[in-house]
Amino acid sequence: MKRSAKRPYHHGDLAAALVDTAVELIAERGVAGFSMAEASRRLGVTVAAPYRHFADRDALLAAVAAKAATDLTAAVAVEASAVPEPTDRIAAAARGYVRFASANAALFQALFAAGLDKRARPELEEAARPLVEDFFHGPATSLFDGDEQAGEALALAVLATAHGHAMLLLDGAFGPDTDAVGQAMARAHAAALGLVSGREALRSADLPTKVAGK
Amino acid sequence: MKRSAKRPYHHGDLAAALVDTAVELIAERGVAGFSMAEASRRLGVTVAAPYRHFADRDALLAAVAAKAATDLTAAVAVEASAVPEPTDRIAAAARGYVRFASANAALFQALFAAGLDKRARPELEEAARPLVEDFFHGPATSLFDGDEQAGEALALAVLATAHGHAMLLLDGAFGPDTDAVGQAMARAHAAALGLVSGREALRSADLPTKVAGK
DNA sequence: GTCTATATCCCGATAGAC
DNA sequence: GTCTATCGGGATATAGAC
Repeated sequence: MKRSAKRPYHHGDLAAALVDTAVELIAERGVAGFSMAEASRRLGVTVAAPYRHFADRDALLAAVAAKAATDLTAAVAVEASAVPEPTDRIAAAARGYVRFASANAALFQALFAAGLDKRARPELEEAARPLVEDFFHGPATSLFDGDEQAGEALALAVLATAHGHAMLLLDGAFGPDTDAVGQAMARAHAAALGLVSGREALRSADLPTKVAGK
Repeated sequence: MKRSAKRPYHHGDLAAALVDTAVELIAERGVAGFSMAEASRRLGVTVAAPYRHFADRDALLAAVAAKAATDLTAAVAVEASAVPEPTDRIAAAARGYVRFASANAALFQALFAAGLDKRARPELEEAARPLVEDFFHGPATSLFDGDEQAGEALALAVLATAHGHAMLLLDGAFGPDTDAVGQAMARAHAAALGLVSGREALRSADLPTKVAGK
């Protein structure tokens, strides 16, 4: 796995190369095991070079998280965009969400387990908006005949369910079986269908209203 | 849970004190910001002392995670054990799960965001077994008239849903509103009710059989 | 069981040359 | 935009005294 043999980056796109290498490192050692120094070493540049492109370690991690958000959106789109029927669409999105988390664990962890302050990085939420709108909120709202608030409740419920399955899968809660991934995807899919089927419980739920004080 | 005395630890229970201090540190700086050195400093012992009680940093973190598992179980019990009706019981458990995650974020993160290898620490799963059995698997199975496999599917779906809501809440996905906690709890509760209501979608789903709880 | 002392290592980040 | 050189800091973990 030597990369030092050739030097494709010295006069190339170091910023992008750093993001790629960060993903590699996170995959190998986890988010905590990632460091600017090690990434520099792998790319054959000195430890000072990355700071021309990223203000600090967190900035590079945020760039990785941003890539994760767009890649996740694209992956779910591949799985669900061809499915027009709302119930199947949102269920396919849930399954695709879990699939991406497993197939791109490093990216997923950069987005959700890097300890990044999302409130300070609204661009991440922005990057994930099409995902939420097109594959969760949209179908959910049409399942409620256009009721926006009920649709949002269902969308968030399915999203949280997919997220929970993804996190538990990465945590090993589905066991060491080789098909733990397939199992988690099937369970997330079925749970989404169940939520759709029982969606009336979400419509009437008295949730704290969206905005009270501003 | 007292730390009143000035120096209760020098000849007291350093192991337990280290766990408490680790929780404090994680609450203040996150899991990544926790170190044996800083914990030692706070307790007024030298950096060598903790190694008489924990083999390494990960061992101390695992002890914190174990406490988290038992505390989580106890907290859910407080919220759901008095509720006999299966549907309300499992929904109360989901809500209690989210409440605990918010009220004890440091413990929850030690359990789920510390990067501990769960497969290498089966005692954590063991500690959470009563939680899964009594408040998820039990009621879910009775909702399926004793069908164990269908019950497990519903239990895992509700558990994953609660987990997803908890993780998203800690990630700030429910916004900076002061009642984000109450909202997340209400949503998890409603989603659990929805899953119960639409549980037929889970019974028929062809899922691989074996599963590890939690 | 705790302390003193220390070995060893790695990291983030910067200044200034080229 | 990258390199050289480096500062300053903090971490894990161990050896041996008490």
